[in-house]
Amino acid sequence: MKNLLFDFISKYISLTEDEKNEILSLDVFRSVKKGTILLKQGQESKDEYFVLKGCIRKYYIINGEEKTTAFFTEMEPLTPHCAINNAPSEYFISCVEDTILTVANIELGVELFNQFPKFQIMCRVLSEELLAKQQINFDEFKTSSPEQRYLNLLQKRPDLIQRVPQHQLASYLGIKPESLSRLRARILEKNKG
Amino acid sequence: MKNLLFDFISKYISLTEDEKNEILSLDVFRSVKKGTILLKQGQESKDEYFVLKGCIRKYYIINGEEKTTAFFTEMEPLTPHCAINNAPSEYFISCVEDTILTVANIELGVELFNQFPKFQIMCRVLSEELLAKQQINFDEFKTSSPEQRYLNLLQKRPDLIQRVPQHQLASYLGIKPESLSRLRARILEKNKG
DNA sequence: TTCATTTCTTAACTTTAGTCAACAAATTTA
DNA sequence: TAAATTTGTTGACTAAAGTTAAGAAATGAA
Repeated sequence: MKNLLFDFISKYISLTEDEKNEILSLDVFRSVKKGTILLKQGQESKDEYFVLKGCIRKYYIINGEEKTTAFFTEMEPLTPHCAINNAPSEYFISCVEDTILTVANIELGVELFNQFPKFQIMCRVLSEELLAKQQINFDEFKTSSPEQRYLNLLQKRPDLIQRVPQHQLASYLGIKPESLSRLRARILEKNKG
Repeated sequence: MKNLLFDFISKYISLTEDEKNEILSLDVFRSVKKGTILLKQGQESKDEYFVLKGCIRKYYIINGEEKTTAFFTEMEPLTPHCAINNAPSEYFISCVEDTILTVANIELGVELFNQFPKFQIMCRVLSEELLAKQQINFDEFKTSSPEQRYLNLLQKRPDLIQRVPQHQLASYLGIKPESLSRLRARILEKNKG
């Protein structure tokens, strides 16, 4: 697990052994069971997550209905909104599978920045990248139909379709579970006829 | 215009006079006429923008149709995807109104980081904030209907509805211009009956 | 294994968005 | 100002998503 983390970091900055040890001393690795809720709506938390293995999901409960809006899998970081704006969380985060992740307090991060300025660089570059990626994703979502979005997902993250329940995928695609079911039947029909 | 920029920056870091002068020496202020295209699809550019006054819009041309996916108004920064990933731009950026903005080369930014590490801090905090905001926006988009999205926009950015042509707003809301027109008529009807 | 629960599909029906076309209104520009 | 272009509305029709309900299939727990 250490290596997964350090390989990821090495894409942005190079670390000395001392720096690696410093990170390890923070004891950030966590192993969590499928179904575990990491963050609840209304809760205040300063924790940031980085998925090493497994899958976590972000969801809202709106009028009693679960609305899943994001999944985070291997090598994806997640800084919840509430950790940044000091307000109660608008959403839940839970584990879709047994998951190994790092959990780090955001304030701890600030200390690290003071001690090792290169972490600051990594975090800047990383969030700029994530922001740009996120914008492209959003653009694709806006400019395509539910069916196109599903086909697109099939291309880009075929693993997700396997590992995640369909009714959760539905709201991720911005539609109802029944619609996703029909849309899939429609596609199969097309590929047959 | 200087003051608008420095007021914005002061929300993140405090600048000495020397630092302010350093920024001014970069000569980043631009005044652009309505309709000007700042970035074209296919073009490679390292420029980042920050809108001081006016409005710029990001759009794709897909099957000959313009698809507007974002607007940037007063005090909003935009780093195009192409400036980060060294690839030709997927989209256009043009001015919806006569606009005053700063244009800065992303490589120039890196130099500034070396000279004044606090800029690095500002950029990290800023992109983390933007990313979190963007995610919330995306979540709202996914979990609501076109009508709700329009009403939501009416609440949150009533100015946009005034200053931007409706057919551009339509794709921003993920629908066709005719649908936006009907949806608006529907809402008016409801508020009457 | 059996029962309970969760997840997925299907059907009938309603509502809304997409498409195409015509035209009205507003804006630009010659 | 007049003509041309852009922008917005409306109508008729098609296609797809939302809603409600029933039941089948898969999964998890006792």
